[in-house]
Amino acid sequence: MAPDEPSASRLEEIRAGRIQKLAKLRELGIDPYPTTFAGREDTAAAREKPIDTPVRIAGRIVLWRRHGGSTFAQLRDESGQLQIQLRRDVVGEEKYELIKLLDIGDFLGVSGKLFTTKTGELTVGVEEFSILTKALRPLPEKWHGLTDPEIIVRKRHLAMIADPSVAEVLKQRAGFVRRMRTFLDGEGFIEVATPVLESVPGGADAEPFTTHHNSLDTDFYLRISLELAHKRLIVGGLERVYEIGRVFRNEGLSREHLQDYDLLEFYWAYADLEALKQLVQRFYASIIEGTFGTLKLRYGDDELDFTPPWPESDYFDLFRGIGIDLPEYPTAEALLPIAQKHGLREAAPGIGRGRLIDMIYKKEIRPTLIRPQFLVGHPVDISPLAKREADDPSRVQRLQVLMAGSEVGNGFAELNDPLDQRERFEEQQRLREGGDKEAHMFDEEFLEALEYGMPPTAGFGVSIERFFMYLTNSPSIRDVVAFPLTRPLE
RNA sequence: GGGCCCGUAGCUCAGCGGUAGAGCAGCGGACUUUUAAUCCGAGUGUCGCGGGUUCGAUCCCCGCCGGGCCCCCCA
Repeated sequence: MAPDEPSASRLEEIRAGRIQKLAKLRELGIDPYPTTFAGREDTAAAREKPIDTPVRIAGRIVLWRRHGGSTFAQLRDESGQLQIQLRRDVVGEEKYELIKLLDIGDFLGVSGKLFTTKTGELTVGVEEFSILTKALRPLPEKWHGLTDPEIIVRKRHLAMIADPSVAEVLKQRAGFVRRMRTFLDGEGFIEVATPVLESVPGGADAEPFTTHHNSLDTDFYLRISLELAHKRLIVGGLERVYEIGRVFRNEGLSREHLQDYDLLEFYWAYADLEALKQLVQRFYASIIEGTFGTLKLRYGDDELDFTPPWPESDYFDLFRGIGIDLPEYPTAEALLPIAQKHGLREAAPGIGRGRLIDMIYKKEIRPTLIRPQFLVGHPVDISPLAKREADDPSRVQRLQVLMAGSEVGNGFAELNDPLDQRERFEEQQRLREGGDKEAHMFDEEFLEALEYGMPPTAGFGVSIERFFMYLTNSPSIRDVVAFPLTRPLE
């Protein structure tokens, strides 16, 4: 850059300097972006070898310490990092001068023998080295790293470099999901794939996203759950199915809500709620212990012990515990003043009884359910797809898994009475017409399928990110997602 | 949508009416076992954006943009 030009930003100067180094490397006949570094081992493997053993490692330079004729650096790869030492008297004057063309952030491949410095750090005494990739931008500061939450989310690659634990959570998640599959496969479930684009999104209380298909010139919704498609597969004769699939809900952002997330759902023919309870406890024990090595975890100040059998809370009992006997309020009109008394500003005439119950539950009851437990015996009003209890048609055969005041699992005996299901849809339809955007849409195709007969079936679903956030003691659900949604810049 | 807070160098942060500072990184130099290496030297900015008040605004006021936390809500 000409000296008389107005000064560019600091970043531009640094970048320009690195591009110059790049050009010098090329002048010297060195390719700054070679295709490979054959025969390398990872730094974790190299660490296991005895002193004096030749090793060959590659990684990103994350720290330099230059002392004249001797230079120390830390090379980081996915497995960890290892110190290297470059010495003028070992690599030769000419090659030693090349380090002036290297920067923190560049990738380097080295070979040499392991030794221990006098302060005890295992180090590769480099005999040969070559640049593997030149970086043009400077890395975040070595001591504090990145703290700006916006940059951490928007530039996740940078956050991962500045703090390798960001990547650790993503790797741990991979193991967690793999164990889900392993467990369900072992129980005889088969993994299925169902459509993301739907004409009628169903299976959950949520507002959908819309999109458009050009050649059909038709609007579609992005799915909000996997449920109805899976039940149609059960109608079709499959008896144990599961899917880990992305769903999309057009709702707010918060520390425990995303707009798109992975839902696990499974459906199990000829199983009842009791069988489902047993399976869910074994399933959770398997994936939690397999991933974290223990069933006793901590979220914030809360102790979470997933050792079966879990305690059970009854939905109606919990309401009695806060002085509300639900059967005494059989209609929305009767319940509305109670909801308003509990400070629910959203509670207004026209809102259905189920929604009011759910609002009171979420405000007053759910936050108190800390230790892992089942919540059972939900009112039918909030469970339009679940089978009624045989001896009390106002309640359904349902279970939710609760912990730390949050829902981390939901299952029920699936409603397979097509006429009852039709009435439930009609009720949901009325609620939608009354302005409840989250009420279920009427799905005639699903009803038709049910009319061919669905065997008794238990189903279960859990939001992987939500669950994993709590298991990893992450303050925000965004911490367990690689690239959470952000508002576009400009 | 409501309340509170934040936005200054590539990064981490000071400064808060008189036209901007430190550490790290970068640049030049010394140094052949360092550990946030050390030492010497020079440089580094649309102080988020736009208005207003003022002789003068990074600082005070208003608006906007982006972000965070809390409340509300969907898992």
